[in-house]
Amino acid sequence: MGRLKKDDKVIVPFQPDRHDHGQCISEAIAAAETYCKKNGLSFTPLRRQVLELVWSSHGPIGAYELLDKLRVSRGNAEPPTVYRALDFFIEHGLIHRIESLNAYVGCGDPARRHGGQFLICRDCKSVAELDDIAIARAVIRRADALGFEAEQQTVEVVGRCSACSGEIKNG
Amino acid sequence: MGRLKKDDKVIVPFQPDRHDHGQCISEAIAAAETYCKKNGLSFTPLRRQVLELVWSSHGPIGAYELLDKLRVSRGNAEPPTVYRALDFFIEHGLIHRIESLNAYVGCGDPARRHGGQFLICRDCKSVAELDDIAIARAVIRRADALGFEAEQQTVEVVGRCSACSGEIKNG
DNA sequence: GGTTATATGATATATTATAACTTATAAAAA
DNA sequence: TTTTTATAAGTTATAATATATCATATAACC
Ligand SMILES: [Zn+2]
Ligand SMILES: [Zn+2]
Ligand SMILES: [Zn+2]
Ligand SMILES: [Zn+2]
Repeated sequence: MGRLKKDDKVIVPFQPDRHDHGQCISEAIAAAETYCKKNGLSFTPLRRQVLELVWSSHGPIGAYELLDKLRVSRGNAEPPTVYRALDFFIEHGLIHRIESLNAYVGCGDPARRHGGQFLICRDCKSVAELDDIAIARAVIRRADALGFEAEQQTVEVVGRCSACSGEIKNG
Repeated sequence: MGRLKKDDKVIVPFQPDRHDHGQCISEAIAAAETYCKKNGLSFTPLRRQVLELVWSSHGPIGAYELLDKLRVSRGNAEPPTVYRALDFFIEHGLIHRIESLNAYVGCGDPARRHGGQFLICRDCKSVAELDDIAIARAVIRRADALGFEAEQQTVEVVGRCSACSGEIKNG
């Protein structure tokens, strides 16, 4: 394994086993609320609820799975309800869409605008969000060399997380 | 604009305006046929036809658009026909799927296994495939630092190509 | 030739996402 | 404080993308 350098952040790590996830959610919601207030965005009860549901899974969640959960309290919810909330949050950087999974995750660092960088474990399906400046810069540098103005970049890496590759090695 | 270095390749460039596209297609098909022969894969007439249709668009094409084209000569074709062919080629690196577009493009360099790296112009919808080792290495280095075995990486960059950003600048 | 594996045909259905119109609520203007 | 305007949410319908399953054909192998 290589070494981590400063400037390299893991926004949402693998294996969120023993953290206080209730607190984790409420912090994320509070951060989102603050962010919306600062930016004049309306953080409605519906949006709050959708964001809570996204965070409560603490991993990628599909729109229709989200819809099912939403219906527990809002029996009448329909697809546009959830898609609108998702679009709103994606537009403002509070949720990322993982293209290769058709799924959504809460962003752990919405204040700092960035493209999504994800490590997706093909075995345990866990997902880690990165915010690796070296990767982002390599992309921008290359685009720039071609006269391409990069506005939004997405990096999705499929492989095996340390826990899952360890299991085989050890097992 | 930055400078290109050796090792940096643009596999499929923007603006394939004045190239002999008939030849471009037939070269790609010939390369695919050779590749399949070498690797004991059966390059059936149906698969050939699907690959030709993918290349003939010289850009990303959707599965159902492909199906429509296929039906010109195979009136009975159904979705699984085209998805199977696409899956076959994707599995063997001859076609890439662009996740953010739900679309497919022929790979310009199947012999060298690589993840897809795409610059997608939001205005003219053209797509350039890169094979930038610096980007790929930055991804692998970071994954490695986290004990993540990267197996497949996808990079999709949305922005504006030089032609489209030039149009605005020039008026 | 008989067996096995692979590929394709054909039908049905699952999954993901959006269009379009209506009603409710909030913000701004008069 | 009414009126107006903009934004958000409810509702119905449908579009777009992808897969499951079973039947048939073709190719590879023995
Ligand atoms: Zn948590
Ligand atoms: Zn993020
Ligand atoms: Zn794992
Ligand atoms: Zn390629």
